[in-house]
Amino acid sequence: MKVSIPEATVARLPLYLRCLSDMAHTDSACSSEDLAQAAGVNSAQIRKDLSYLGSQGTRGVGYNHEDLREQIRKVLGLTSVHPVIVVGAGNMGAALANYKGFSTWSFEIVAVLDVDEAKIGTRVNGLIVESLRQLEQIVEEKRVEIGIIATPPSTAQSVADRLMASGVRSILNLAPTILKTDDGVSVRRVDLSTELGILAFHLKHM
Amino acid sequence: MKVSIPEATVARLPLYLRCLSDMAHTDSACSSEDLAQAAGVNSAQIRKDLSYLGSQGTRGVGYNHEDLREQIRKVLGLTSVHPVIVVGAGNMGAALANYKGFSTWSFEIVAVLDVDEAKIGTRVNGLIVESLRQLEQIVEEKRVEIGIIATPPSTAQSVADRLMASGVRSILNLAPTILKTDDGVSVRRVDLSTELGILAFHLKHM
DNA sequence: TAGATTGTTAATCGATTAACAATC
DNA sequence: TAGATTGTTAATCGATTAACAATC
Repeated sequence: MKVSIPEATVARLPLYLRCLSDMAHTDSACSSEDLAQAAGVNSAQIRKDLSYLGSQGTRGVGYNHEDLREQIRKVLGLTSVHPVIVVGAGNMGAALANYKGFSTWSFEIVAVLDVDEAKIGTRVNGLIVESLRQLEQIVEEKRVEIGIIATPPSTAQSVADRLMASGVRSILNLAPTILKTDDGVSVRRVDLSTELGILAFHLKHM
Repeated sequence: MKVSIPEATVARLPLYLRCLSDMAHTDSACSSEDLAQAAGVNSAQIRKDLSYLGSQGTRGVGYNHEDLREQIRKVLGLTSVHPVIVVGAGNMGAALANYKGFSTWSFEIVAVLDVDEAKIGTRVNGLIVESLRQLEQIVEEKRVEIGIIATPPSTAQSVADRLMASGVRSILNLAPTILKTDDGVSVRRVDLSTELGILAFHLKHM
């Protein structure tokens, strides 16, 4: 690890990238204030965050739109394709497999797995659903880097264990469970009922 | 607003609630250390967070499992049912409508809307997909408190505007866009490609 | 009483932001 | 040069956690 970027900054970089794409029609120069507006954060925050990437801006002018996007992509590691496996071909799994956004961000879903015999063999967005039994084999053959867990909570941990044992170092957990994971494995948890819980709190207290 | 609970604490309360449910089989006493293990956070954090709820524990013993769950539910406002509307009946919208977890957390999906004539009238988890044109009427009739936006990014802002104009104060945005929202409206954004972007960074830098 | 665990303090850590010199 | 905007400092703010007295 050469540069050390604070976690909070890393979490905002994808947001900036998205905002820059939405602004693509504008001028090639983009000020920290422009980006701040679009992203809904403080402009000092933007400048500080971008300074971690090795400063790119031109005083009095702003940041070059294209260069900045490229720089963020590079730092996030979106310049090479990342093979992704989706475990669980339920509604959520299908939603993921059909989500066009991934490919433009250079994530490629290489397989969708399920335990359910009735689902195996059916097609989800051009991919044939394969048996969960094939997990290890597929991870190896396709050099899977990221595993998305979209199973019921009861099987999430065992899937995570198998992914980790196969060498997967990054997991996106959509099942409403807290996974026990090995050191060095990054996990992101997305739990819609947690989000709704937070909204419910605000309903009451605002 | 009587008590002021830090945002970071609020965001952890749903997690604690989930962990307590998973631990339901255990003793009625639950120490901050037990909960810390389950939730993957520091035990001092747990005690501090719980102290905001008005302290509940018994020194030397721990927290009463049931009382604690009830207390968290109350603070989050999960003691009454919250009517939720889902806009967008694509894969993501369908995944939401089918998600059983909501009801146990006292969120009730009262309608699923879409613009697509082909989808209107079809059934998603017992609910008939209705026309987006009905949004205002349904929000009023069903006293909708929370709107979930699961549309393509291009229509997300206009849906948000209409929800806010109809009096909806809480929005969960699943579309990959940054919404401009009025003061006093709480928005939670869930963006899977952002999550993957963060994971990609860790792949490179760990 | 002895052992355990809370509730709270105070120290630490990290993240945000106002302010401004540097400079295009 | 005058105007604009960066890059960075230093102040502020909020969140985390070790430590321990209180007390069951």
